[in-house]
Amino acid sequence: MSKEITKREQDYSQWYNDIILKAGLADYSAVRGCMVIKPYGFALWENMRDQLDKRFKETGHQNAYFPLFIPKSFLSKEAAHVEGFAKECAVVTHYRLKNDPNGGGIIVDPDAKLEEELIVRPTSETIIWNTYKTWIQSYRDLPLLINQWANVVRWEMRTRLFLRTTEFLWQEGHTAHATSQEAIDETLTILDIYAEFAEEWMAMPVIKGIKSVNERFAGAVETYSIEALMQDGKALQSGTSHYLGQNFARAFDVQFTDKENKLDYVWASSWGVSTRMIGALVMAHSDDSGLILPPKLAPIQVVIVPIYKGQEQKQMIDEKVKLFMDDFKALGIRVKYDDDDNNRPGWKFAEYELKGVPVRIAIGARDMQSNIVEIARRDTKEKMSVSMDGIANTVQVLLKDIQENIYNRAKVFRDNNITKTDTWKEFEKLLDEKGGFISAHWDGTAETEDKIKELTKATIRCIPLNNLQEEGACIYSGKPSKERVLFARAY
RNA sequence: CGGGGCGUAGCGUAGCCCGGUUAUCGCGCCACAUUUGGGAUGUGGAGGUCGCAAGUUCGAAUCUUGCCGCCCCGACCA
Repeated sequence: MSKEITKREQDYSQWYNDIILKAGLADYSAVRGCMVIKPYGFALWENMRDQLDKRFKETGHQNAYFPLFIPKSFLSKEAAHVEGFAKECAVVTHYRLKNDPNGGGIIVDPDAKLEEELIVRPTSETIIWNTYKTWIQSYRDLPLLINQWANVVRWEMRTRLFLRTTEFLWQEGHTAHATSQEAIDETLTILDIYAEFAEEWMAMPVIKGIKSVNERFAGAVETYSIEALMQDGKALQSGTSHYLGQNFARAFDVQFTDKENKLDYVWASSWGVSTRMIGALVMAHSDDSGLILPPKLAPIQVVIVPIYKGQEQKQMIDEKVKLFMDDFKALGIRVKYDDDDNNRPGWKFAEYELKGVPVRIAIGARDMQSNIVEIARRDTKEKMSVSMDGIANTVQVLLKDIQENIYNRAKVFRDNNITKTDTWKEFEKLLDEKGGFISAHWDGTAETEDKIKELTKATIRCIPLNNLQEEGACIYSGKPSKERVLFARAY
């Protein structure tokens, strides 16, 4: 990669970090690689969580909770799984501290060594499948559709706010089924929920697809993902849904008796999305003034800023706003009245732009006579004067429009950044100069994918579902190919 | 773990190359006043082991050595 690209990446990284810090989503923490999610960021996460949780429940899933610690031996029961995660596990070896007899504070008590080390879960397949063994005997126990909201730890070498932190919050679903087809259907049902959530709630267009073998989840038969495109032209895997076949059932000996009284291993899926989606949101929509949040997820959808001279005017405005607030709340709109006297209006305008609040209403003394307020929308920064009558309804329509607009904007950007190419030279050039997804033929081998990654840093993001079948030649090896796949540099 | 950059008040920084009074400036903070339609203004005030340690020197933010930490890039990865 050239210096310029490195520089561009660096600038983009700093822009990204800046927005997160200034918008008050998160902070760096005392623990390297970990992150403090601040109340505003967490409120955003809660909104995401609530919507996903609702959809999971609508599709028959239940929440449960499994331990944070996994006995080391569990991890090694599924060969591919342990290989995938072994390099990034935090390990608990002792259970006690004591005062250093040689002085100098507190030390790990060498006598308190655990007989078997505990792994801090990087994902919960193993502990959950160990449990499922005791829950499943008959086809009557199936399907088992469980989800858990939890934190996991993956000791990555390099971290990045929200996108890759040592500890992160996520949801992980783990299901067991009587047939292979049922498990595949489940995997795809969830993929659809993720895609629908990304597009309708996050206003972020995604491509559903199948992962290549190289990118497959450790222990899965097939991995599906939703892939989004960020504003710097890099792809972001925003959610994964895995068809596990009978891999974990075999590893943990989970068998059931079917209707014909035959014993078989159960079929499984697992799937998850994480706080990484907040990172996706930041990179998909923000501009130089800060965050732009989709109205459906914004913790604050509307902020009202009073403009006044003296307490008398303030009181008049307060009274009027009180009426507005009731109207907004009646429509289920999340509204905040910022009448904090410590900051001036201009300061507040800038602050809520940073925070990505979709709609801002400024109301001043002179508006009281004219019955008109100024509304500003965050996505276009456009301002308009509207009547106070039916303001809540006006804003409701506007919120909907903003939601659509930022989706469309992101979609136009995404679509303009999917480029087809059939020559290697152009492939390299596109990656360096334009970025985005590159639709190209691939011979289907892991060797070619590895080689392409080595040469360009681009990986196969996915083989899109319902992909058009067309004859072609592999961009790198020239060998025959039946379909195009999507390459990109990725987070 | 490799490459690059950096560490001076809560935040951002100047000074360092070329050692020398009381360490610069902006934001923020406190008090009062005037202000309030796009990050207010004035006056006064508080705030510092110059990342840590050792060394050189009459004298170190500045030079030397070691260590620690952070950010960016790479390997790893959701």
